[in-house]
Amino acid sequence: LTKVALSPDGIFRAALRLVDAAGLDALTMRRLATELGVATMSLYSHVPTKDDLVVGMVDLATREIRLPEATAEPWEAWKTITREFRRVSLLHPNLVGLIVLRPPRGAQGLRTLEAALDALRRAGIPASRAASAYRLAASFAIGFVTLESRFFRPVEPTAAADVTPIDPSELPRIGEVARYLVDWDADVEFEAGLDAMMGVMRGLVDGD
Amino acid sequence: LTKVALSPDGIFRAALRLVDAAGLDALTMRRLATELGVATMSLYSHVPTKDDLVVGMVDLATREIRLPEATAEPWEAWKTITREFRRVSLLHPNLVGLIVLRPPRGAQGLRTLEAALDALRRAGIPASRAASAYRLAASFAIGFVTLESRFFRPVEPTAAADVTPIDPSELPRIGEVARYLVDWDADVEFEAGLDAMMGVMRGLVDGD
DNA sequence: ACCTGAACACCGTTCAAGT
DNA sequence: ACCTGAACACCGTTCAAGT
Repeated sequence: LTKVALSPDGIFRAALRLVDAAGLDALTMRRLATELGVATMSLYSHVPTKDDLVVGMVDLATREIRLPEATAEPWEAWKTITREFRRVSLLHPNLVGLIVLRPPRGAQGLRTLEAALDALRRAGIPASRAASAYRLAASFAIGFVTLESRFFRPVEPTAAADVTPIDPSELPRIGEVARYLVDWDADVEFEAGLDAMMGVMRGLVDGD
Repeated sequence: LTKVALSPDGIFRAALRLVDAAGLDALTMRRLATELGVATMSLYSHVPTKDDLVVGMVDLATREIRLPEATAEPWEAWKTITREFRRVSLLHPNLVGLIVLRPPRGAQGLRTLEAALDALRRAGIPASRAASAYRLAASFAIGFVTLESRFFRPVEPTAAADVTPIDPSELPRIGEVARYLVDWDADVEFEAGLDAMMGVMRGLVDGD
């Protein structure tokens, strides 16, 4: 239906649109080809396999991350990178699983890692501890986005497998905080988390 | 080949074994049935759909999480829960994506959430802030395990899609800390992360 | 109630043929 | 070089038939 000249990037873009609209399961070579108004096998002139298609699609999505100037104040630079990671991830909630599980091996992933390490190093964290600091901060960012993305995806029907439902009276703590589990401000908590992680990482600066 | 009386739990167990050994993609109704020495359709006498099979398999895996006594010292209880989450997740690296992306709606998931909230509440965090504290700590745990699980899964071949390889000289920071990115002690960093999160959460206690 | 084989509507991908 | 339809080896699942 879109009917433009085929190209890897155009195919990745269409795949991304399809996954955003209908979920990862909806991405099939046949359906994507139909969406593009071409024969299924035409896609293989531009993309070697479906796995490569998925990788290319994820790369396209993450390429939207905008990195800060190399001269930006270090902690603010690190925050910007982390905010951008969250922003772009949540533009494509159905891709979050793929994004967080894949090591950053593409060009954009490496550049993002480089920028994050540069910020931490410029902030005064020695090389011997920068990787640890990065992993701590990245753990928070990845986990937060993963948690948050659950709210952006449809609730699956409860499995028939879980046959022994639990009595709510056995879950008093959940009852006590239920409203705070459902209603919460993700933006505020993410910023609070950024500040908390920064506080921890500041303890790793220099001659500590 | 195993050939025991079929049951939902037996099927979940076999599915888990298959996924651990050969990856998520290897889990097909046909292959699982072959593994169990029965006809494909026999599985459907015990499991309504493949999606339910996957949910049941994940539940079986997470049911191995051992929760602390309700009387344990609160911060230690919270650490125990988080350590158990990590331990059990990494027993099944191929399931990590499913575990972290699925909200805890099964009985075991709810009991784990209850135990974590109970620990934080007993540690003195008021109900109005316990959910936020939980999400902060859970973000760290989920993100850390996600990061770590990357090291347990096979490296996919680099996509042909990523055609513009990057010049290593553009990545001086990565070069600088490369050995610390490759060689690191996950146990030590996880414990350090637990302590860091505990420090942050202590700031949320009571009349703050 | 549990198990089975055939069949149906899908997949990704190979191949030979076209332009 | 790019596109195509037929075909192959798979999927999950429905159905009718067995015990």
